[in-house]
Amino acid sequence: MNNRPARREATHDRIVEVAARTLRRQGYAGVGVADVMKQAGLTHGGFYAHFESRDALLAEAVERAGRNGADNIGRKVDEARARGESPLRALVEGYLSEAQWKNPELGCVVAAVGSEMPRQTPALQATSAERVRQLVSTVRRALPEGSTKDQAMSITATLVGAMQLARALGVNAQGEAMLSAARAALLADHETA
Amino acid sequence: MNNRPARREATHDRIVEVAARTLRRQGYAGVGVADVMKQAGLTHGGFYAHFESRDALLAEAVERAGRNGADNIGRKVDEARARGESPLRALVEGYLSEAQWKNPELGCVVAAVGSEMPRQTPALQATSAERVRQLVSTVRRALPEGSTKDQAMSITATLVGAMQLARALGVNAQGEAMLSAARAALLADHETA
DNA sequence: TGTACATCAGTGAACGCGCGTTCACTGATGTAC
DNA sequence: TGTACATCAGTGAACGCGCGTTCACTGATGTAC
Repeated sequence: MNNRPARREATHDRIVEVAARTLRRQGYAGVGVADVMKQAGLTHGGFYAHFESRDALLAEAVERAGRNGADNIGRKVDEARARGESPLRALVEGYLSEAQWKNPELGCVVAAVGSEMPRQTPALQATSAERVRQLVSTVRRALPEGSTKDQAMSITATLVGAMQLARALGVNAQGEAMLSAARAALLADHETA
Repeated sequence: MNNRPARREATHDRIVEVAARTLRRQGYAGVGVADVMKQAGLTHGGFYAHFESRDALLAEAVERAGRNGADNIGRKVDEARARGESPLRALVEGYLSEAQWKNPELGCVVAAVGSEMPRQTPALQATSAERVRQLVSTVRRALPEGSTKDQAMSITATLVGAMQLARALGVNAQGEAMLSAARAALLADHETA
């Protein structure tokens, strides 16, 4: 049996996964070919057997990071709904959690690199914009039926902005205050107890 | 009369101003010593007569960009208040305007480079965090008396997030929709007509 | 089942380029007398 | 008021380093017979 394609694919996958985490921790500019390959347990020379260029890796990394993050949140929302709990609360508390605040490499790629998106190559901009649309649609799925896309967009903006500002303020009381202020505002609006 | 100190200071100022615009258009990594000096009409060799390092320039640029942006918005808010109009409306419409959307180099530095702030050197992080606090306090000044700091923080998050997502979505109908959704949400909350 | 050959994922040295930084020098501007 | 000298903002060549990219090669894995 020929294992070569599978092994090759597994290696490719490992590189993309490393890049997807590095992207969220260090930004686009922080994703270096040699560094990513090393973290994946390889030497940098083999890189171009897997990707046409560094930009091609970045495109795959953005998509992977987006799926990782959205899956994560989407799952929490679905679980809450299944348990009869508020999906919006699950979204807000999941997205603005301490874990995501302190570990950007495991969180939402839009919050992690949002301000850098407009400065990438056109192809990367398109891939990145798609992640934004996908985040909005994940948020929308957590809202009560009949909610508008506009509501989903403004809630998404608050989530992304709050996480970013909390990180910019630092892992301290100020960042914490930003997170809890945003949580309170988002949950107060839609509370119809 | 000795004009040398004044001339020197004017040059320094010009370099910082160029850097403050470049920072907002291209991000931290986009601010290159040679490029900034060239835009300021100088050669790169003289740079270190003005700044100890590239990082020192970045620190001044963040501060300058922050003041430029905040002054801009703060002035609009004050003018609206003086005319008896809603300061909050002036804030929201000023911050989320088409002009700021399309010209990041003239807008808010927090929206322009927010996601890169946590990745800078400690000194730059501190300077950047200060800009966030200052933005929150500018927002707070636009709110009705008795408003809490938490309200100011969540509104700031929405403003920053919406501008960033609008830019990430592109200068097109999608970006426009993001801006107007956020405008509507922010103004609806506080409308007590 | 065993042997010779072909394939190809991964290696590691080398390259070229951009960029931050350094430094000896220049020439215009101000000072001393 | 004019001349010689000192100062210093700005010049431009050169450096070292990091990083994306290339390429000849290796050695393990699979195929043919």
